[in-house]
Amino acid sequence: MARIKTLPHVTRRAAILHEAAALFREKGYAAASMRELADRLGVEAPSLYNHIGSKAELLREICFETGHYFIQQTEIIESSERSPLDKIEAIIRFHIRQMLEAFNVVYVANHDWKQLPEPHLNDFLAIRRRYEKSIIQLIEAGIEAGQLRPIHPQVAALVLLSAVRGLEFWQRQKGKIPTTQLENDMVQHLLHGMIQPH
Amino acid sequence: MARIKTLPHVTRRAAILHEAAALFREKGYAAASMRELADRLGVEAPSLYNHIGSKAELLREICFETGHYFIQQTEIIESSERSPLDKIEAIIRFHIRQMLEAFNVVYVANHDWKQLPEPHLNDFLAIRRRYEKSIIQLIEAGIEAGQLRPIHPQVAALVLLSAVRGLEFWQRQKGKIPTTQLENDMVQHLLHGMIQPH
DNA sequence: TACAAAAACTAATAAGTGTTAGTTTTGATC
DNA sequence: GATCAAAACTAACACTTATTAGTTTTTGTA
Repeated sequence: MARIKTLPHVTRRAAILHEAAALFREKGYAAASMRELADRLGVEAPSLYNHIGSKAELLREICFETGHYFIQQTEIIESSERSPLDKIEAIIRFHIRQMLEAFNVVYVANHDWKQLPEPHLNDFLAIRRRYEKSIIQLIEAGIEAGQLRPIHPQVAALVLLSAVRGLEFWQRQKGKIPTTQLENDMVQHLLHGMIQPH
Repeated sequence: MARIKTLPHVTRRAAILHEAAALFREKGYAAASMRELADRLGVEAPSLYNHIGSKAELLREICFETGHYFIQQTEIIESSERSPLDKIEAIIRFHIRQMLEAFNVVYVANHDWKQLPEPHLNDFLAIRRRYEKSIIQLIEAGIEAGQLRPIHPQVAALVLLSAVRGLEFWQRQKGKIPTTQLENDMVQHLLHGMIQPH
């Protein structure tokens, strides 16, 4: 009858959420069972329900906490006094760091949002559309300011967001390249391309 | 007792695989049930087993058929007589077209390979690693030939592959932009970046 | 029209799912 | 050491899952 271990000032609920993010990331939300989650916390499955409402609640919390944080941080960047290009670069860098530092939750939010029950699914999609729209507007501003080539903003936004999201495959080689270099290389590629100018 | 409808010269097995790819793409492999798959084919679940071996077999076939096709096509491009840069561009274009034309299967292979039972999981990962490696080598060749800036090949490969994979989010706006323009814009961005030269 | 193969059906199984109810143990505070 | 809430436990439920067995229907061919 061991208790769920937590550090001081960390609620058991938070510990469950933390482990859930790791498990969902490894197996996928639908394929992960509450029994396995409990097992990894050294506890029986029903014990979890002293701290959480349901399995779906875990997913919901992971998705929305992540989504809101992304919205919040990009709004800070957007409202700063910098050129559109500088803002885009800042967002890319923020995105990359999140992908490396908050890997599990970002991965789950990106992968398993489809399993959200309504009306949360719709809410989540609204957040994501809003996020994408703000990036698109930033690109449009950059084009108008003459900083960016007149590319299709939606396509460019897709390339940016997808490329950084692809860092979910980076985990295995994490450490092979220093984080700052990885960040610089990606920014360089996404902004200047890979072709040698002449 | 309606039969599974197929076009002439299309086996029922192929029809099941086709619908399975669509269902798995919509719901995710783990969250999709054989009963629902059967339902969409106008049939009871056990009837499927006259044509297939198991649910896992469906996933396996989707993943490996897709994987092998990608390997095969890139090998054709690689062994052609063109510059490294031209080959990279050709691979990007192939990738984009596949993403749009074989959406369901590519999506499922990208998303649900984790659910493959061993030893197939390992086999699939081997295929993917081999694929990535060939792209990395192409980038290295492009750098050596002076066509590409001396960027980190692994990072560049990640950007390329992730960006095109991101087209899975393009489906909703499919049709808004002609396919060829989408292709050109993405290639332009990935090769030349988005910054206005001066 | 009869026959045989193909492909559907119904019924059932064993295993696994999230979750609830009720009970016991733990651990901090007096 | 007694008390009481927090948090664990066991047992069980109601469902859903993929799949098998055995049977009936359908379909194409002779």
